[in-house]
Amino acid sequence: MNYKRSALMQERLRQNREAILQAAKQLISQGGIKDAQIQAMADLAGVSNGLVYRYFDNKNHIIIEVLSEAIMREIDILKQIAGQEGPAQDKLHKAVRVFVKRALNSPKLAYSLMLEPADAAVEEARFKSKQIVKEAIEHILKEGQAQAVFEFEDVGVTAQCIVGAMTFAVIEPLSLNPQAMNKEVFSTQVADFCLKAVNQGK
Amino acid sequence: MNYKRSALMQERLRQNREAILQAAKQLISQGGIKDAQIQAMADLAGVSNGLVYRYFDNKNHIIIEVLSEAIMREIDILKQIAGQEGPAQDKLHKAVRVFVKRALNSPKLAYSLMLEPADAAVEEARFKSKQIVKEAIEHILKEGQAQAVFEFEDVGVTAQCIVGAMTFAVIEPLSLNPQAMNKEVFSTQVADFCLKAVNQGK
Amino acid sequence: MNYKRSALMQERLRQNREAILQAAKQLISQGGIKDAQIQAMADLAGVSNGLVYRYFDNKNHIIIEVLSEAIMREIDILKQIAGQEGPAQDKLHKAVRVFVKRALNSPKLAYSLMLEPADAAVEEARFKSKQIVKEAIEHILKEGQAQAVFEFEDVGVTAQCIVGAMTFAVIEPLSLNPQAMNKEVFSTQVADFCLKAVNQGK
Amino acid sequence: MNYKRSALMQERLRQNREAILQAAKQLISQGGIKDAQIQAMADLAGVSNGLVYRYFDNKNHIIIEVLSEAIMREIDILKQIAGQEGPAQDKLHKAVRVFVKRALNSPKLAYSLMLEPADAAVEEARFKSKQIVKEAIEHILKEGQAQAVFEFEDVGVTAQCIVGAMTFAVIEPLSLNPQAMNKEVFSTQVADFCLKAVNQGK
DNA sequence: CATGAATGAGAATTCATTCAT
DNA sequence: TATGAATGAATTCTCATTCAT
Repeated sequence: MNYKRSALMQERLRQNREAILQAAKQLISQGGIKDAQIQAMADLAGVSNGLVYRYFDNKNHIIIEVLSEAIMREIDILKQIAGQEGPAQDKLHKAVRVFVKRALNSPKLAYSLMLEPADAAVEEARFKSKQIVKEAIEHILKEGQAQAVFEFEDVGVTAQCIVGAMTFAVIEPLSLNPQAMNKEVFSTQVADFCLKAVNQGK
Repeated sequence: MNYKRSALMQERLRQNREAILQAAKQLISQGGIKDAQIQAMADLAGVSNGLVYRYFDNKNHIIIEVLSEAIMREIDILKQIAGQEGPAQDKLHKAVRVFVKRALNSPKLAYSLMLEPADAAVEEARFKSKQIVKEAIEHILKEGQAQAVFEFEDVGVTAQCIVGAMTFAVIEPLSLNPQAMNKEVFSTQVADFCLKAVNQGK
Repeated sequence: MNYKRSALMQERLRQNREAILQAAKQLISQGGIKDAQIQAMADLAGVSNGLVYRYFDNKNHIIIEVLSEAIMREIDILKQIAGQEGPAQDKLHKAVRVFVKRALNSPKLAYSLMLEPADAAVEEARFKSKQIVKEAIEHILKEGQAQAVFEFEDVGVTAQCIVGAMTFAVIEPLSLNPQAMNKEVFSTQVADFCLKAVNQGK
Repeated sequence: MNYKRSALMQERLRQNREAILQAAKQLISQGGIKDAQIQAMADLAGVSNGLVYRYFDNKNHIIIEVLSEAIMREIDILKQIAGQEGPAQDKLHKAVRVFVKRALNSPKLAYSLMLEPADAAVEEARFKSKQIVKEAIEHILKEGQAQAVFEFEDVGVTAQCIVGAMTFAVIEPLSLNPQAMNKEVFSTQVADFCLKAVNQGK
């Protein structure tokens, strides 16, 4: 009997935790990290602010978990693309295209993910995530290099430039009217740019 | 006699104003806009907090002036490069290389310049600056296109990718040990990347 | 069980809110609106300054609530007197007398109520209250005019003079020793003055 | 030679002092005591803020002097009216009428003169002035009483009511559109009110 | 005497975090 | 576990007053 309540309890706990994270994610997506305040999260999650501290040590931990989770999904997708069969060119193009297109759907989150300043603890956690993104790109680049379809100097720098181009391409339109842009076309153009930058000149 | 005191005073005023701006710049360079607080500026400049308000209407004005001044110097350099004689390829390469190399000297400032969120007033001032950077790149791109040495789809998107690559290249190493990197080599590689991305395939 | 805690809590909340309002009222009564500062209110109410903002959006709202509540009680009394049976003369006399006598008990509050300058938001709220006081007097005046027991030129100007006399009569002794005055006699004399000023000369 | 410079100097001092007072008066007339700030006064007077402290110990002293001077002029006028030949009724009517009409020309100053809260020092000084106004009215009242044309209970209370009516009549329209009012008619009506309140019923 | 730069004590408001219930 | 009331440090900006020149 007790174990049953415990199981229910645990489920409830899990739900609360999840709700808080969802709330934080939504707030970040809408207004950036600065708008992800404890009270707002709690309200949105339908719990008290005090309860938040049962599930997380402090605000940073929430932010970190939200950002990590979000970036992990993108990393999974990138890795999946990188792991597919086919020529490296196609993979790189697709990787960039998909990343940009997806990011354009919640650019503020993308911004927070990649760039919004936060204190040291958040920064450190984020760094690792970004490294993994970069590594996924590096993986494709090396493959292309081995297949002699890519040509570049330093794989790290090149990957960084690509990540920069694809990130910045998403961030910048924040200031502009996002509706005015054809996401399909835009993301393809960014991918074209990146691909050309590493393609083997025949 | 009065003119003399006035001259000394004016010099002192100029120094105070400059000291406050320098303090703000230093704080931004170290910790970003969020660390540029009035009291901290005043302390660093060796003046009282109240005095800051004799020289600037409010905090935003200080931030804006620091960022504007910093970005203006970069813009001047970019424009000067864009206006030089010579092939567009050389210009683009040099523009990216110089921008990256310079930015690597105070990457946090570069970050604040290009990306750190701030309130509306600051954001607006910054937006214009970023547009000018982009336009300088666009100018070179169009020139190269006219000379049939560059090849790309959309000049706006392409410029944005280049700015993204060169900005991100600077930002990212923030987390790493900046000393560990050969700035000359690094900036050249970023420039190579960008150039290759737009070069006319023969 | 939960409802019990909730009930206790609600009572506590009500007490806090009330304590803050009381503190504000006391501070206004002693030193006017200018002395009703958040920290002072909080100290007097025995809470932290931050807590004040859980109960009120901002300082103005507190001031407005204190003044509104105070004036509303007076207005109610005036209206009740105005609505009673009997000759207009008696009503006017009683209205003035009661208002003055009551106000003499906390003249500084009366002053803040009627005259102390405050920012626009407070002023607006107060303006309406004062209008209502004037209207209550006007109502009695018109009634007396209809009954041909009052005689005056302009009902608005006359009401204003009466409100002026009864307000000023309260304000002015502020500087004097309030104990030295027989409130009963004083308020009656003020009422006599006002009544005589509008009575129909037979 | 020295005495000559001294004379010039003294004249200059006098002018500065006067200019500061004038500036303070203007600022009070426009925005009340709260807008009479040292820097604003100095600017308007064409002197430095530091110089203000050569002529006055502190801000209060300036305010006090401005208000005293302003009220003194009104007192002089009231006294002059009170000292004229003729029936007391005419004097009282004229006193009230003139006071109100004059005050309507700079109601904000009148308000500051009579009612705007200020700290203790200002308050005390103002109290005396107001007493004198009241005494001037009292003087007329007593005269009328002696001539058996006035009839009232307590001369002090009555004078206070009259001063209240005539002050409040000026203050209140502050909130309304002052242009919309015929000053001549209005001030006459207020005077009529006051006169009727003390006139001997035949 | 004159200047105006410099000081610094407030005052309102916000928000992460704690704690009594 | 859950609540949400309570705390208080931090931050921007103002303005009377002082002081070096």
